[in-house]
Amino acid sequence: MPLRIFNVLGREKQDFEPLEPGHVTMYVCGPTVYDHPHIGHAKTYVAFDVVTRYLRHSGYNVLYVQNITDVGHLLDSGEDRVLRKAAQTQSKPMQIVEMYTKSYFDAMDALGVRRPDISPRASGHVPEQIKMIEKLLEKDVAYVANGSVYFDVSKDPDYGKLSNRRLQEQEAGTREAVRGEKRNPEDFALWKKAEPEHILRWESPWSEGFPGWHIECSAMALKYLGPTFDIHGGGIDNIFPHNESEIAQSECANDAEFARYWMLVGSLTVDGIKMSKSLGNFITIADALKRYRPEVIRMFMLSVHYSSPVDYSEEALEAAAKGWERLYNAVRLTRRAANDSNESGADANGFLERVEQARTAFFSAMDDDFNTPIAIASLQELTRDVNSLLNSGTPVSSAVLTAINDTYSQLGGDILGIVPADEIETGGSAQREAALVELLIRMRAEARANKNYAESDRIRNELAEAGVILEDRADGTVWKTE
RNA sequence: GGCGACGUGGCCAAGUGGCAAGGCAAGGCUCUGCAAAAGCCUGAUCACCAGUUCGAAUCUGGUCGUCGCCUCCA
Repeated sequence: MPLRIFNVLGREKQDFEPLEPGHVTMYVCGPTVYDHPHIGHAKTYVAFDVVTRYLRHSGYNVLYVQNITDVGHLLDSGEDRVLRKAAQTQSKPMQIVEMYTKSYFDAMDALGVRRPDISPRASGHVPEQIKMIEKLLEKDVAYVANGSVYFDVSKDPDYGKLSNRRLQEQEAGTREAVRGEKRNPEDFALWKKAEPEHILRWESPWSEGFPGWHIECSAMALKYLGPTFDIHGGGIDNIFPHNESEIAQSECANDAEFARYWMLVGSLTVDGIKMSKSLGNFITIADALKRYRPEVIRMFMLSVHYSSPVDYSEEALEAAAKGWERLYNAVRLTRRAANDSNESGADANGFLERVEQARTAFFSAMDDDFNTPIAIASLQELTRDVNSLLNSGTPVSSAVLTAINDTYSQLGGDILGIVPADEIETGGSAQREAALVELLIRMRAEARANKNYAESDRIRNELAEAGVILEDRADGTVWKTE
């Protein structure tokens, strides 16, 4: 079954056929680095992390570009976001950029989001942007006004095709100061002449100034992926005007189709309302990671289809954590059994077929527009049967245990990033800890054998207070840390 | 006002014509010295109304409600 993707451009699910067989070129709008990344960023970039992981797992050679916006992204007051932060903190704009770029990558690394292949910065690609603006002027779809350059949307009959907006229907929501310069209220800036106090500025044929927000993505996508590429991703909130304008600029400048498949991620709300600083419900990724494991945060975000909105709340995260623990408990039991098992021989339980069934369900879910909720459900159903198998007391061959573990590690780990790698802790302190816990377990076993339950319960309780959980199983006592 | 999404068991959430996945929570049970973990069982006719159809949560029209975007936002 081929991979199918819901293409926002045209609003239909389509078979995915990359331009070049076996290769996928993908561009995702990255963050503007003027503050710490929040859990809304996490939802978008976890989604595309899974997309790239799955594409690669499916055999595609993926080139993934995600920009860093460090210039030109203005507030509605007309101030540059980065410059305002710099002024507030009395630092250089590029200090701000460095600091929050690092914060962004730190957060993504912590969430297990793999780095894009190329992370170009807007400020490092001003010449490319100027060149593209010149092309648009040559083609007469842009015009110069008072040192600034605007895209003339009335020259582009396709303008609105992604977001389904008709120009006549748009209200003029433009800032007063620039309204007079524009031919149409909907025209957007390609280049802005810098006010004297604006210190992020570059020479251009039109004025000393800075590029508009939309042109960076067009210019960098062209530079690294060519005029036409396969997948363009981002958050749904940027569909207009940002994504729409990217299409207009690129297709007019390059005389070629821009992105062939548009994948836009649903927004995240907190307790039912949109996150914002003023409402005090702004949750950074670092905040969330203080409370929940990265795998839990990922599982929470992947338990809803990427295109749907999701609401972040304490209860929802707790529920995700519980669900994740059940899954991971089974993974741990499997790995422990696999390490201990010396059962060779055939698949006496007929379980290999069950594992294969889960894999098939998982892959067909992922092939259907990356349906992670169903993919996760396939792992949870497998988990129920794995638990039954491991608790049944019947011997399980190491071939079966290996197949189960491989499935968890590959589907849950490599693709979804919700199952930690099977790492044997080799650090000295970890080994000492293990030895001490094992000693206490043996002491407790003795007490239990002597029916000294007061003593055995005391050991268990005190270990629990220290964060070590004991569970008695038919074949012995196992332990885990909280 | 325009564009778009959505309304499925207590909560979250899959499901675009043919007996309503999965998770969390709840109750009962099994296993266990107890606990934990785990498993089993119990529960929805899919906002409402009217159509199309042999048959609809799924298609059409309408009503009510929620949300996003239209101005900065992943």
